[in-house]
Amino acid sequence: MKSPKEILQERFSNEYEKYYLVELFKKKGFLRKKCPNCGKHFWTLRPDRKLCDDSTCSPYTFIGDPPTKKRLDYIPAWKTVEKFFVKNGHTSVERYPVVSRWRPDLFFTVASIVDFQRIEAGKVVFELPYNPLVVPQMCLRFNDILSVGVSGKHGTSFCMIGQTAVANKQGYWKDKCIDLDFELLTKEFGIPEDEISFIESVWVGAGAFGYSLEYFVRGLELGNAVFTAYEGDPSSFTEMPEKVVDMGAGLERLAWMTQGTPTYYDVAFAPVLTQMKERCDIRYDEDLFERYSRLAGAMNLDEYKTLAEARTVIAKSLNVEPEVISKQLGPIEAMYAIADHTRTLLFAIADGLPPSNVGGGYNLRVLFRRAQSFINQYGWKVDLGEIVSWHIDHLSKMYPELETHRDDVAKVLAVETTRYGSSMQRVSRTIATLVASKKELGMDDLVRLYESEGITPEQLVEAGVKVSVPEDFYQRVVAKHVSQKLEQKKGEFDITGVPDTKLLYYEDGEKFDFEAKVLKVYPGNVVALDQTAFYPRGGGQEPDHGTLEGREVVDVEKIGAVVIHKLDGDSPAEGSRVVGKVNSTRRQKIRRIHTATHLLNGASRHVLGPWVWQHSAFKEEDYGRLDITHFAKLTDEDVKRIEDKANDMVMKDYPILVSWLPRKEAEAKYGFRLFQGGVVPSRTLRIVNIADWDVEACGGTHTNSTGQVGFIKVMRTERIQDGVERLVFVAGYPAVDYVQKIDSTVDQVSSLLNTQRENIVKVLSAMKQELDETTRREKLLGEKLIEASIPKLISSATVLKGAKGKAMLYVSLDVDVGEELIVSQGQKLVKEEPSLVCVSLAPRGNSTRLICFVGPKAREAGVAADALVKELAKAAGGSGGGTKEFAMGGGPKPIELGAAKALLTKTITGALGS
RNA sequence: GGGCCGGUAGUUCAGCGGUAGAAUGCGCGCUUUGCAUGCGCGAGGUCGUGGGUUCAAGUCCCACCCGGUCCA
Repeated sequence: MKSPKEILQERFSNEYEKYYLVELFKKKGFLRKKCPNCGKHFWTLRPDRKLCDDSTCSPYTFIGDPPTKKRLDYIPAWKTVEKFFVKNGHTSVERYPVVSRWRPDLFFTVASIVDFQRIEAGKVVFELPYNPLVVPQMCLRFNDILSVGVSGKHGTSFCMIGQTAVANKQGYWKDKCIDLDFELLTKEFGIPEDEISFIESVWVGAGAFGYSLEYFVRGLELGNAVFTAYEGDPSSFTEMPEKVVDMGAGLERLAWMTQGTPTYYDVAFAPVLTQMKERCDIRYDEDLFERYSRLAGAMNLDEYKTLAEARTVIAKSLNVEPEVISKQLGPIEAMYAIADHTRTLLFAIADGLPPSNVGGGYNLRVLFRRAQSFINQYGWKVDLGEIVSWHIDHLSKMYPELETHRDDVAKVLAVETTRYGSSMQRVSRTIATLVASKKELGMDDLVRLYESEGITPEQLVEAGVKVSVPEDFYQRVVAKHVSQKLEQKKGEFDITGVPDTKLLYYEDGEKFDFEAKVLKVYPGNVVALDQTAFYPRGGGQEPDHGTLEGREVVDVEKIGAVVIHKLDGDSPAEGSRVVGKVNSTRRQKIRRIHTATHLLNGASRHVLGPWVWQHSAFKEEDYGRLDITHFAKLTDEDVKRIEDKANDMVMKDYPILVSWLPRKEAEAKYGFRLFQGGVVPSRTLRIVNIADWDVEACGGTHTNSTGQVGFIKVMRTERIQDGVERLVFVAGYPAVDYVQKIDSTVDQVSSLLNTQRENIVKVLSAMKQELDETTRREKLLGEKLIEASIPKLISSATVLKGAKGKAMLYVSLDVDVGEELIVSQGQKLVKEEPSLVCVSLAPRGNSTRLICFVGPKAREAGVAADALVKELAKAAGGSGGGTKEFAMGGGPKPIELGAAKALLTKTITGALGS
C-alpha cells in the first residue's frame, strides 16, 4: 500500500507543470528526467545526466575537489548568504532559541520554519515578523546520535538558513524563491549552473503540507524549498489563503561544498578541531583520511551490512590493512562527535535548558555522557567546558549572545561533570561486585541493570561478567515502555452555539457584583452566562468562588471562550437573569499569591541565573507553589536571597502594568521570556509587566502594585524532578499567619525550656549532649548491675533433673528495663552457668514479651529455647520463635510468674526425660 | 510525562521477620614502613520519614521525602 505521502507525490508529479515547473526551469531550459534508480523526477541542465543527484543514487564527488573557486568558512558563508538576501529585500532576523518554548509539541527547534509557527486551537498557524525574511536558525535534532562523527554529515545541531516568505504583495511565491536560490548558488558561491539539479518532492508537516524542490550539487543536498500551500493533512485539507515559502538550507553544507573537506565537521568546527588536536595530541595521517573519506563518500554505505564490512572494502582499495583504518578512525570520529555534541550543549544550555533526566533535557544528558565517555576512553586531558568555550570564541562573532552565557554554561557543565563522575563510580562498583559474584545474569537482570542503573550489556561483557546478550536487547527494552502508553480523555462540555462569555474581570478588576443572563444549563448544575466577573481556573490560578443568584459557586472553568460555573444546589433557568457576587476576599488573597509568584519567579532568575524558567505554578488563596527550572538543589542561602529580592520588589511598590499587545509585537519587544507559564494560544497577549523586571504573558488576576502583596515568605522547597525545584510560599495575610505561628511555637519551646528565645538552640544542643551522655551511662550501669547480680541469680535457680541430664531454671518477671538489657543479662547468665535456662517475662503494656536463653549444657540435655518460648507464648495467646539457643516471643495476655514457672518446669522436665 | 532501582556506622556496602554486621576511615597501644605497613583495642547507628500488619519490623504492606536511572 502506498503511504499518503507517496500518493501526494504521485499527484504533484503527474501535474508537474502546475506544481514544479518554475520560471527558472523554462528560462534556462532545464530538462525533466526520471531517475531509473529511485524513480524520482528531477530537473537538470545536463542532457547526459541519467541518475538523480541524491547521494543514494549519485555519491559525493566534491570531497577534495570542490566545484567552486571560492573557499568559504562557516561564518563568511553566512555573511554571503545574509548579504545576498538582504540585497534582495529580505530582513535578516536573529536566530530564535533552540528550545522551542512557543511550541508545546516540540522540545527543540528542529527547523527554521518552527520559528514562525504558532499553535492556535490545535492548528499550526504561520506568523512572520517580516516578509520576506532570512534567519540563521540553529536547529537541534537527536534522531541520528550514533551516526554523528561517523558519517561525516550527521550532526545533532546545524544551522538552517531559513528563507521564509508569505506569498502576498510584500513576499513572493515559488518562482522568485527558486530564482533567488539559483542566483545565490551560482553568482555568490560560484557553483556552475549545470552542477545544480532539483528533485521533485513533498513535505508534510504538522498541520500543513506542500510540494518542494530539493536542490543538490554533486550528491549533496544543499537545500529544500518547500511551498506550503495546504492546511490540514493529506486526507483532508484546504488551500491556504496565504501560502508560505519555507526554504531551508544547511549553512554547514554550503561551506562544506566550497571547501571539499573530508567531512562537514572540518568546516563547521574548524577552530575547535584545531585546538582539540593540539591539546589532546590527536595525530593521524590526514592524507590517508582524506582518501578514505573520498571513497566513503563515493560509496553507498547502505549496500553493506555493517560499517566494518564497508571499511574493509575501502581499506582494500586504499591498499592498507583494515586495522590501520579502524585504529586511526576511532579517535577522529570521537573528536568529531565531541565537537558536535559540545556545540549542541552550548546552544541548549545558553537558551535555558540544562541536561537532566526528564524531557528534552535527557537528550542533552545523553550527548554530554557520550562526549565525556569518548574523552575518558582516549584519556584526553581536556574538559568539555573548555571545548564549549572554544566554540564560544568561534561562534560569538555570529551569535554574540553566547558570550554573555559563557560563565553560566560553564557552571552547568561543571555540575553535570560531577554528576557523571559519581555515576560512573557507582557503576564500576556495581560491576565489580557482579564480577566477584561470578553469577550468570539473565535477561531480567540485564534489563534491571540497564534501566535502573544505566549499566549497558556492553559494559558488562567488557568487564567479564557472565552474560548472554540477546541481539534485540535495546528493542526489547524500548518495547516494554511503548506498551504502557495510555491516554485519558476527560469529558467536556459542548459549547457549540454558546456565544463567547464577556469577561468582566478583565474590564474591571474591582468589579465583584454583576448581573448576567443564563445562556445554557448543563447537567450537574453547570451554567454558562453571557458575561461574568468570576475568574475561571487557568494558568495555575484557582477559580473565584462566590454566589450566583444565592447559590454557591464552587468551581469555574473556561472551555474555549466560554466560562462555565459549577453551582452547589439547583440551577437557575435558562434565559433567566441572575445576580452574581464574587467572594472578594478570596479574590484579593489569590491576587496577592499570583503577583508573588511572578516576583519569586523574577527573583529566582535574577538570583540563580538565566536558565531559570517557570516550569509550572499553582495559586490558591492561602498558599502558592512555584516550580522553577534549576540544575541543583536550592540551598537555604539561595532561598533567602530569592525571598529577599522578591520582598525588596514588594517594598519598592512598583505599579503592575497590564496591557494587551499583538503577539508578534510582544515577542519582538520582550522575547520568549514572556512565555513563563507556557505558550499562550492567542494572537493578542495580555502582558503583565512589573517594572520591566519581570514581564510575562499571563491571564491571571494581579494586584495593582507590588506593595499590595504585603509580604512574601517561602515555607519550604522540594525537588519535583531532576532540574525542577519547587518553592512553596505564602503571601499577604497567610504569610503573616505563618510567621505568627512559628513565632508562637518558638515561644512555647522557650517557655518549655525555661529560657529566653535567643538561647533555645544553645540549651537544646546542651540537652541533647546530656541525653547522649546519660544514655551511655545508663547502658554501662545496666551492664555493671547485671554482672554484679549474676551469682545471686544463678544460685536462685531451680535445679531440674532427668534421664538425659540436668538443667537449672531461672525465671524472672522483670520491670520494663528495655529489651537490650534483658538480652544482655541472659547472654551473660548462660555463659556463666552452661546448664542454665533463663526465661524473662517482660510486661509491655497489656502484653507480654518473652526472652529465653538456654545454656550449652542444658541444650545437650535436650532443652530448646524456641520450643520453650512457643509453649509459653501459647499461654499468653501469642507465639514466638528463634533458635535452640535463643528465642523471643510473646502474646497479648499477661502471664503470672508462678504459672509460667510451673509450665516451664513441666516442659523442661519432659524434655530432660524421666 | 511514564516506568524501574536504591536510602543501614564519617564513607562504601552486606543483612531482608527473631541479640544490627563487614571493609575502610577515625582514636588509642604495640609494630616501624618505600607510597593502601602489620597486629590488637576502642569510639561511632532515630537502619530516610510517618502510618499499618505482627508476640516481634532495616526486614512485609501503604503513603510521603530524598537520590539515581531508563524510556517518550
